[in-house]
Amino acid sequence: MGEDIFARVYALVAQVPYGRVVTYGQIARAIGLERGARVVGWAMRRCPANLPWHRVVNAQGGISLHDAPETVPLQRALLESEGIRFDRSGRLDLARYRWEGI
DNA sequence: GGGCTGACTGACG
DNA sequence: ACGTCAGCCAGCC
Repeated sequence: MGEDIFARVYALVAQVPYGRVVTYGQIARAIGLERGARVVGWAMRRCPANLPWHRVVNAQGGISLHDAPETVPLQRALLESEGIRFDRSGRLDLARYRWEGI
């Protein structure tokens, strides 16, 4: 049952297109948890490797801290390889890259 | 059942 | 613009 939430999170993440991003809160709202952004973060800790996990960012357009330190630069590198640009403070422009398809 | 923990967020100072 | 704070809620003791 509780795994339904995880499954729904992963199903949404799987749909995010190349070169676009979504936020934790955005996913939470899409699965009916208006303020469940942290739960989405919890689910993303165990995100299956075959999903585009790097396309999930925080509400400020920044990359949130992960378990492994290397994961943050890796996520940024993956996004940059898809044409996404970061500003000096390490944030991307959500108005430009956010995917609204969920 | 009760308390703690986050890959969060919006509000404040 | 940056650091803090208090809510948030499923999962895990």
